[in-house]
Amino acid sequence: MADTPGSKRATLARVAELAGVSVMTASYTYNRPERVSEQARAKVLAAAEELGYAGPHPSARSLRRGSTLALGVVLGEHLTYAFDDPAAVAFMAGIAEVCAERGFGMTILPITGEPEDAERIADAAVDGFVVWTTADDDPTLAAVLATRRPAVIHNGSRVRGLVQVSIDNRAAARAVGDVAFAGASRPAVISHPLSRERVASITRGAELGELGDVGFPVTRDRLAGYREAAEEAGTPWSDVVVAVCARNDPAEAERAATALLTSPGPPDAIAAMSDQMALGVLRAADTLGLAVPGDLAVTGWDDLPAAAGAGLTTVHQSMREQGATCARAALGRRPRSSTAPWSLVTRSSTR
Amino acid sequence: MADTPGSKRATLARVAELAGVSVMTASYTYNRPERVSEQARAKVLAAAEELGYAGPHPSARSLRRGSTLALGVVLGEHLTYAFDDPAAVAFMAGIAEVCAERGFGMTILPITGEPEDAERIADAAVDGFVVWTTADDDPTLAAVLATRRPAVIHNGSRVRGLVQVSIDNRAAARAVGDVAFAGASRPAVISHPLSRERVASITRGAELGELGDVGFPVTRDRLAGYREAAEEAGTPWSDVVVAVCARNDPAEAERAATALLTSPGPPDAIAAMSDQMALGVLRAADTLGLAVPGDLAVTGWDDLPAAAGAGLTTVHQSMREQGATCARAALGRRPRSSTAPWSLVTRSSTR
DNA sequence: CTGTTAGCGCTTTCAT
DNA sequence: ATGAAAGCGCTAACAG
Repeated sequence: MADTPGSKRATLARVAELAGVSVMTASYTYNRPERVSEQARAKVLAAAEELGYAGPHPSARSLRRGSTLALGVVLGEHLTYAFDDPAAVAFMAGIAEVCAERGFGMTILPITGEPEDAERIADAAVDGFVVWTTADDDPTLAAVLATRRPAVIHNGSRVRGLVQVSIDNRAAARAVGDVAFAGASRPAVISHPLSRERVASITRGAELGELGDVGFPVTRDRLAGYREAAEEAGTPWSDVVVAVCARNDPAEAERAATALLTSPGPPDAIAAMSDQMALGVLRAADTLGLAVPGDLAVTGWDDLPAAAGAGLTTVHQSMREQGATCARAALGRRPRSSTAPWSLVTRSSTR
Repeated sequence: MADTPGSKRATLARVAELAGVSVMTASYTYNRPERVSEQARAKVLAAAEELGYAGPHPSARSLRRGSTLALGVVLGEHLTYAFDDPAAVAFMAGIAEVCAERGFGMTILPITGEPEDAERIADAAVDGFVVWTTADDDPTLAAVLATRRPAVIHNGSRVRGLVQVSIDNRAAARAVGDVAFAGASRPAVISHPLSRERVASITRGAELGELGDVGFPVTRDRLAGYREAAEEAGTPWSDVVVAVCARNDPAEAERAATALLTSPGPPDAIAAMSDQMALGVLRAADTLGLAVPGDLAVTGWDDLPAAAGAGLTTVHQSMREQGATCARAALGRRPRSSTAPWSLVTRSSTR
């Protein structure tokens, strides 16, 4: 049989030898069957069967062909979070769609936060990369760039000539912030992490200064937009309370919102950077018996299916479409940046 | 600069040449820095920089090394569905966890339903496969087997000596069915598809006969368990209404349930093969003004987070853990089948 | 239709 | 510490 302990892995050469044909005839049997006689074909197949030959070796093929037919996906510090976050999942679905269309595999790279991450990225058998939202100083980003393979970053920074796909986060934040903070006298923000350390905190705009220290470009841009909105509504940025959540998770946001709402001078409007977090805020308001939007206006971001059910005013964007756009760009010869569409969805959670 | 149009992709040989050292010194610079003098190292790195050399070619390395450090994941007929189904997402998260731990990439293979699927599986640069629930006659399964690489199938059939990971679906269906159908006189089932064609239909147990035609082993086993439960509760299987949904989706299940519940002699108990579908059933009952469990008992499967909120009696299982188990098995030398745990969670949707 | 030659880019011996 | 040879397994390019 095929897999007897002593036998090496079968190769095309051995198959050809056993079949009594040249290696090329054997190769053609697999790659261009039409160029091989029925006879030769049968002999090769029989030999393959006997040796337990499973077909051409993928890595050898890739080497020869010069491409791997796989797209790499880099998901930030914690691989598994990606599957827990609905927005990330939608994004990956978009990538998957394009990959399937083009017959590409989609290789999700293991990111653990350890230094080996960089090596693994360098050694990944992929033709290009899509990088999910990250901070400017993410070593992962540097590693991707160092491969010199086509790479597209989603929601990254505008600097450095990186190719990227993103919406205009500042403008969207300004728009949703205007609605969130309309008629409010104590606006607050629930924010994604400011840096890769992902520390949770409750601060005021004053401490965030010019936002230059905010490592995540998305977060920085959104804060800038909210800031404009708050100032437009009459509250100086320095007075705006900003609660930073370490994770994009309703439970954590609920705790943060509860803390804000039970403090002296509680907010009467909260703009959250995701629907996930906004849903947590709504839960907190409900528990505390606050009327939305009467006592508290709330906005989210993403327009997840759950947002409609909750009557949440939010920023609509299609993560799935953005994922697809990233994938298409990364699979192109010369990827180009692009700006994705968004829209404001006004529902019953705002005044 | 590096990427001038005329220049070929830099190789280690060219770097070595420019650095004035042998190829091996250049190679060691990347792989065993400790065996290279500081001097040589510097020259090599400088040459690499100048040529825009991005490091060793991954496919060439894989070829040499004999392994790809990536695990393949085959997700059934429609790649993108996988990201829409919470159970599938949890399963993938489990795989991702193990891959990250071991420094493996996770390559999701594009499955479109076309014949090329098989070629792509054969050509995937992965060391092993995990196959998500599928039918016995899925060509994809055959393709995976043909690679002779380690493969583990989740929720597959017990035949053919395939390595697989699964819970005891028959026993679990029997258990949840016993609760669902307790005190019911007209039990019904909402089922996953019976075959890869995924045709939706409403039939009775009578037409399903001995279940031998049911292509999906999971579905077959669960039907067998429900059947026992129905008979135990006093209804012959031939009278049990079985609504087959094409997709695992609340909306479709809601329509099916509405059809059943508005027909003459409507069911007074519905066992659904997933929480997703059970949630659709609950919605239908709510719309029709039926009391649960008074007028209608409902059970689901999976114990998704949403099941607890809905008070749904269901079968608890950890898809995440099962994904991890599959991955660990597939990355092992000699994968072995294993049976995963499950438990019955009784809530308020049953009598 | 079949075969020969020449690598794809790298790293494992085994010297020196 | 460095290098020469050999070959991982395959296929494009060109004969015949």
